[in-house]
Amino acid sequence: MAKATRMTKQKKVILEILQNTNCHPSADWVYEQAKKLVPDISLGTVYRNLNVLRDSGEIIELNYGSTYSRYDGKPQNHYHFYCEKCTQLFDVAIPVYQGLDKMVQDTTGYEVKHHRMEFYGLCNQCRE
Amino acid sequence: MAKATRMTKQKKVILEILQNTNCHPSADWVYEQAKKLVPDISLGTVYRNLNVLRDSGEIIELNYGSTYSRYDGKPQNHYHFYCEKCTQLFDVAIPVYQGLDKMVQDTTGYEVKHHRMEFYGLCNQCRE
DNA sequence: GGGGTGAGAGTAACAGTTACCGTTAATTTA
DNA sequence: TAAATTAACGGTAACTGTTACTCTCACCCC
Repeated sequence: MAKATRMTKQKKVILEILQNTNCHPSADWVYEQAKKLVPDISLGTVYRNLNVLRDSGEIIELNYGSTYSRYDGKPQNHYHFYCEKCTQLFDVAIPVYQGLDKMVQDTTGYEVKHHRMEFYGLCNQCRE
Repeated sequence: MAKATRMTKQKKVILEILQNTNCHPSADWVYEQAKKLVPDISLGTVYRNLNVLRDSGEIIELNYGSTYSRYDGKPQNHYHFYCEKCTQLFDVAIPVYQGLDKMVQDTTGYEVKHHRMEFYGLCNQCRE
């Protein structure tokens, strides 16, 4: 049987913060926001719950583009754009190429479960 | 004028190690290999040169899929497959989708310079 | 209410990476 | 080719993001 997991106040707050933001925040940013709602929350708790939520598929961890992980409250696969100047992450509104996994599986013989794609360049504000 | 940059024995060794391997090693693995050729090389020197070579476009830094960076001596863009069991990285021999950057640029308005794609799943050895 | 236990707070430890500083050696100039 | 210049070196300490530890708390079922 699956391990029991409780929905604590802290975990709920962390999940809601991620679901209600369009940015792709770091653990530290989540911690700062969570402190406003649960003043004595611990940074360790934030990290623990981010990992728990990631393992249960409720959020996505984005660990590329910089030295720290960012988190995304939308668990559906989608692509991202990383601005090389301001280091912000943006969602890219193009459809996920569903057939790609099977194509790579047929080419390589590996069992392909999913893929990720990121685009790099300059965002609108940083273009000039 | 561009800053002068020297081709030292250490830098040369690091670049050759990366160009002559098919794996996608960590800085530490490169360090171990380099020590065989330059016994008193320092880990700091390995990191410094990996960053220099990455900045000059001679190698690629792959900073996703685990807690440490891996390096790839082939600077041409290509896709990678990450085995979620044995944590090895493999090259994927499908052509890079060149038109994608332009398509995303037209969709988003961002200036797209390049993209990366990684596939996740199980490699041949880990499938059974 | 009492016993069991998953999760919390607080903090120490850890890993990968970077920065510092005195020294060495690659390159330039003569 | 020898001297001068200075980027890069080796060795090490520090830094950063993350995880682990320990003790305590709060929830749940009877």
